[in-house]
Amino acid sequence: MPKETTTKRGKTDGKVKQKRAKKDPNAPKRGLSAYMFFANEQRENVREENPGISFGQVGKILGERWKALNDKQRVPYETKAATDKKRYEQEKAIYQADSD
DNA sequence: AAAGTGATTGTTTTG
DNA sequence: CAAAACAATCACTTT
Repeated sequence: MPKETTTKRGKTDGKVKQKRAKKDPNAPKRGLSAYMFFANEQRENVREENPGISFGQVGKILGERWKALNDKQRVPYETKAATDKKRYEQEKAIYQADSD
């Protein structure tokens, strides 16, 4: 099993995986994640409820809110994430086709 | 086949 | 413009 759960995902060391260069020809960047969609809506809300806070704060608060919701509440976000994933599926397919 | 690894995604705010 | 905290992901890779 890789690292326990969250916190410093990828990377076996601790080096922040700061956007690596693409190793593939077309590099079909995967799809977005539920958090991306959730943040898209909460970002406005969080910032409004926390006027005058720093970047790290809003970021953290956003994360707390995320899980603060019930799995059912994040459903719409997961749904979008799944939909976005499909988008990637297309790229991937093309990427494979082109690669070949 | 199973396990793991890496790469990626988007937001916020500030200098 | 880029960077960190925040979370998910999950397709591809390797054994």
